[in-house]
Amino acid sequence: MWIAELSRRTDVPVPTIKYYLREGLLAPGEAVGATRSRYDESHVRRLRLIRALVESGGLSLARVRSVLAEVDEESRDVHEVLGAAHGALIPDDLTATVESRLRVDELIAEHGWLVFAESTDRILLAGALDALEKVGYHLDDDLLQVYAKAAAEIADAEVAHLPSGDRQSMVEATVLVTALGGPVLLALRRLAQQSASAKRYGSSHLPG
Amino acid sequence: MWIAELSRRTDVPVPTIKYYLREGLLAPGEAVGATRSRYDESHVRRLRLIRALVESGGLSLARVRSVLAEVDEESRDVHEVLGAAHGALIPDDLTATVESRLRVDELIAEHGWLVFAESTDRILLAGALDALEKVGYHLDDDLLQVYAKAAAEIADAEVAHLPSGDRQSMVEATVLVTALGGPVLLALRRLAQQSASAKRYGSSHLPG
DNA sequence: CAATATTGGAGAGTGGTACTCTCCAAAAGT
DNA sequence: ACTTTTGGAGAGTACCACTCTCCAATATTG
Repeated sequence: MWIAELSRRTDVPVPTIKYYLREGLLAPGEAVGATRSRYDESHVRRLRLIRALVESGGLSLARVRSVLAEVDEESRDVHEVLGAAHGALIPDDLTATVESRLRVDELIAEHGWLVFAESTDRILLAGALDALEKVGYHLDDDLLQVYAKAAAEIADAEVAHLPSGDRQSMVEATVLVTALGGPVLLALRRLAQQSASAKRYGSSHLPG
Repeated sequence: MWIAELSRRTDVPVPTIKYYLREGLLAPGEAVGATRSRYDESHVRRLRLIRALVESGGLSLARVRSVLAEVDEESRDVHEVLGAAHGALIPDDLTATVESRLRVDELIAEHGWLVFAESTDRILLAGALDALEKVGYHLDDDLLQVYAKAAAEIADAEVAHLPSGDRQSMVEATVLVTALGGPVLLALRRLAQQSASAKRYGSSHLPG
C-alpha cells in the first residue's frame, strides 16, 4: 500500500507519518523507484502501537522511541523486555532520599519480589514517596502494604493473561498492558474512591 | 516574609513565583506599600502543593488551576471535592464507544459503587478500554474484575487513611493522595510485574 | 500525449506549555 | 547617598509534536 492508504487505515495524517519516518519511529517502506515506497501490515501495526502509547499511554515520542527499540531488540526474551521497557517507560531524571530507597528495598524484600537490582522503578517509587513527604503527607506503612498487595495481585493477573504467541506479539502485548493498563487502573481507582468517599462522608446527591 | 524568602523556603525561583502570581495559581501577598508584599505560611503551603501536583503528579498548570479552584471552593464538602477534583484532574476531550460505556456501567453496578452519574472517570475508563481494543488487545473480563477488586481495596484504604482535620487540610490530603498515590501505585505495579514475569518466564540474571 | 495527482524528502513554520529574562521606577535597608 | 529588593508587565526562550510548503520525479487518467 502507498502512504495515503496507510494514512487512511490508521487515521494518522500523511505529514505525521512522514514525520515519524524522519524521526525513526517507523521503519521506511520498501522503496519502489525514486519517489514512492510500499508499506505493509507491519507498518499499520506499528503506527497503531505508536498512537496507542502516545494518545492513551501519554508517552512522549522520545519515550516511545526507547520502548520500540526494546520491542525490536530480538536478542531479548520476553522477560528481559519487561525490565528494559519499564526503564524506557519512565523519566530519567530520578532522585530519591536514602530513607525512601531503603523503605522500598525493604518492601520488595518483604514481599519476596524478584526485581532487577538496577530497576529505575525502585528509585521512581522512592521519589514518589519523597514527594508525598515533602508536602507533609506521610504514606502510612499499612496503606503502603495495601498498595503493594493490590499491585502484586494485579501484576500476577496481568502476566497470567498475556497471550502466548511469537515473541513480537508477546512483547507488544506486554508493553501495551503496562502502558495502557495504567490509565485503566487509575480510572477504576478514582471511581472506587468516589464510592468509598460517598459511603464514608455520605452525600445527599448521588443518583448512583 | 518577602518573596525572596518564599522562594528560599519552597525552592521555587522568584520569577516562577511571579509567573504563578500572574497566572492566578497563587494568591497575591498582602500589599505593603506600592512595591512589596508580605507572604505567609499559606503561600508556602500552596506553592508546595502546586509543585507536588506539577512535578510528581504530572499535571499541567491548567489542570492544577482547576484543582485549586475546587480546593478553595468553601461551599463544597470533602466528598463533593473528590468528585469535582477528579473532574479537574483528568483531560477534557473524552470520547468512548457505547459498548465500553455499557461495560463500565455494568462493572460499576456489579460492584455496587456509588459514583457521580456524570463522572468523567466513567468515560475516561471506557476510552482506555477502547484504546486497548483498537490495538487488538481485549481486556479480559476476569482481568478487569481483578483490576476493579484491587481498585476497591486501595480506594477503601486510602479514604480510611485520610487524616481528619479542618476542611482545608482534608481536601488537600484528598487531592494529594489521588494525584500522588497514582505514581506510587503504578511504580509498585511495575515492580510486581517484573517479579511475576521473572517467576513465570524465569530468567538467569536476577540478582534479587 | 497532455493534464492532473501523488510521492519522498527536507526545511521552515506553528501552536502550546512553562517558564525565564529584562526592564523599570518605587521603596527599603545600610 | 548608595546599593538592593520588589512588584509588575512584556518579551524572549526552549522544547515538543506536529503541520505546512516546496520540489522534482513519477503515476494515473482522459
